[in-house]
Amino acid sequence: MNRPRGRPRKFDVSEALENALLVFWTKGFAGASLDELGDAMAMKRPSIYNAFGDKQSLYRAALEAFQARLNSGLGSLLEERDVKAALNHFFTRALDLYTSGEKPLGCFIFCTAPAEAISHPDVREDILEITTRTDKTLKTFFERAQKAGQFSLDTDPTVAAQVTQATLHSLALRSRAGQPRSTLNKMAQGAVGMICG
Amino acid sequence: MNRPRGRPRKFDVSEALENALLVFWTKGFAGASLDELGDAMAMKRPSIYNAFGDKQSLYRAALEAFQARLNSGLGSLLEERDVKAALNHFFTRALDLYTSGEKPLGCFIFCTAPAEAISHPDVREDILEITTRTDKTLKTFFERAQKAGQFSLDTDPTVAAQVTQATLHSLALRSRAGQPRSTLNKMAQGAVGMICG
DNA sequence: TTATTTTTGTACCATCTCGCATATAATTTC
DNA sequence: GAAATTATATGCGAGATGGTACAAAAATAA
Repeated sequence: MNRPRGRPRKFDVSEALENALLVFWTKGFAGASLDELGDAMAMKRPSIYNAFGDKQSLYRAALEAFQARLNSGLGSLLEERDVKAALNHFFTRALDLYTSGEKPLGCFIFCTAPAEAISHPDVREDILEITTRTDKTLKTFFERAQKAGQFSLDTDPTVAAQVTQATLHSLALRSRAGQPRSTLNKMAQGAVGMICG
Repeated sequence: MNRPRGRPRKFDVSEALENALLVFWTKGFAGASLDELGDAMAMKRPSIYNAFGDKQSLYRAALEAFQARLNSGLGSLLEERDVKAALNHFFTRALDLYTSGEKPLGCFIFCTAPAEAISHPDVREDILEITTRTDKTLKTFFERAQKAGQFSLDTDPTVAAQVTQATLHSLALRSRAGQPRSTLNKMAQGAVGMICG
């Protein structure tokens, strides 16, 4: 038989995780209670523990799910021809995510995880790893663009990558703070202009 | 008489606030309990309420105190002659604050307040106000530099200001994530180079 | 059917949460 | 010295907190 052995699950794992993510995204880790999470996931606490472990494990699983969404944008970025168009595309994708929903929530990772970074070293490591890997991916992107003659050799790819992610970090915070999308769009465009000279 | 009327306070207001700030800085708003705060401030809960109001008021007071520290760096920045030196000075000051203490805590404002921004609109407004004003201050700085012939007229001062603060935001997050000071220094230097062309 | 396995739901635990009501202490003003 | 004013300390209280023990339920395997 294909089906697992015991009583079948009443919930869809990725759907439940998505609902938990939304609660954490809104209230942060410490601000979200297991009851709220359980309501949103349509699961009782014991089921949550059985499926995801404790609160921190659930939060880290949500972090990973969100990161996957952001990374899908990064992936398509590397395929684009023009550097400016690629970066603009990337920031637009990110802003779509950051300002989706009626109230813009900003970036789940960069707006809620840092608060927990000191109390929960694993979460701090998660942030560090995500940031470091994003730097590397962007650096590779700029290096390739240089080899293809589409990006100035005068600019250090490492710096370009860091400033690109710095722009992302700022958009993350600014969108949660409530800056209008028009302002954020302009800022992204201006940053692209500065990075590409 | 110079002295106030009733029983004198046992604590120093700004010192108590400083100690509360340190707890919030480490644990965030939701992660810090009034008991922890009371212990750090050497005050019982009723005294805290009497002096600072409820937990949120205390947190916002801490936000303001931290902002004042950051702003003192911004003030001295405007007096500097060379633009690059001024920006480097500014980032160095910020990083000193972000990496002070044995464990670097990053930026109190940009690493802990965003998590609360949705649940507490007043905090969201605080972040928005701080960000907007910093943009304005930096913009004025670049405009003056342009008039003094120390900054390229080809660069939009608004964009320069936004990218400068974006760098600050990124340093705030990266330092809390645990990136080494050397990396942060290099990034700040690289960003200055990019902003000033 | 019966045994086995896994999920679910109820109920519970000990602890902590914020905020306040009340009583006491310390100081100034009269 | 007495009255007024302000701060501190004790301790309550109603509820929420994260986490778990246990029994009932729902499926498969034999």
